Amino acid sequence: MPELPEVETVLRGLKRTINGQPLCQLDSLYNGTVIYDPEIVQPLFPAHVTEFCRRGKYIILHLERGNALVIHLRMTGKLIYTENENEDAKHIRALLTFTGCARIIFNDIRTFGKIIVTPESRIDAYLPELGPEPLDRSFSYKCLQKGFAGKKAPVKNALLDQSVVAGLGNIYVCEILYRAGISPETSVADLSVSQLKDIVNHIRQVLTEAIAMNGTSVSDFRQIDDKTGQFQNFLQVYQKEKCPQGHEIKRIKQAGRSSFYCPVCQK
DNA sequence: CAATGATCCTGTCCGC
DNA sequence: TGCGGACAGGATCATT
Repeated sequence: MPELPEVETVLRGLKRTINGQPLCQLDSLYNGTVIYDPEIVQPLFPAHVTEFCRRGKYIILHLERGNALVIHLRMTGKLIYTENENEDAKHIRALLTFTGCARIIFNDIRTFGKIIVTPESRIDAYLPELGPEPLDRSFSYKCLQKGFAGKKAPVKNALLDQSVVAGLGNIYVCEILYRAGISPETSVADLSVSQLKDIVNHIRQVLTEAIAMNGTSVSDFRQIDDKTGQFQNFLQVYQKEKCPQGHEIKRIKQAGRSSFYCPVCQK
């Protein structure tokens, strides 16, 4: 499930792979995957990618003449570079063709992923309310204080809320809370300032380490070259039986999602 | 307004 | 062997 580190990995792969070639075609192979804003600047193609950006879990590719692609992989979306057709043709939802025949396949088993073509001026209309970028220098415990204000939800659920902080998903929140020694069931109303600071530090650490490892592949995630990431080898609680201290990991449901935590290490 | 639940969708896994 | 059901979960929408 692509979260911030996986999206960042894909973005870097795209930049490296596209390497200055203009986008000359975008094909939709599944109804609803590609969405066109009515006010696109014409002509759309061919267009160089002028900027490669990420906001939370969204990839934003700025195109010449003021258009942009807003891409969300959701759960099973993959962007894979290929020079030949074949591979897993069953789940190809869209094709991005660059000159020189380089193709990026948008493969998405569960079809929740989207590619939105829009004028840059209207990008915000396609993004939900997103909190701060956790890897920005300005991200601090004060951001969490602000995001948690007036809430009583369990810290696990609150950190999954993209309007509080952008880019975290189920796997990394479990890992962050383990490292911070905080139970996922703790109400955000009960967190001390020092706990908020711990959470912030561990968010930074975990995301930075995961990006360095090219993301986590627990099921579908792949890099642009179809290779897995490596951070799954460093998970401490997610889908684990025992924590690094040897204690039994507990699995509970919170807001419909599995939380993995160590009842001994996390209070 | 906060919080929860259903929804979208398909592949995988488990029990019978 | 196959079938039904639970599960995976990011984001949105509807409901409490």
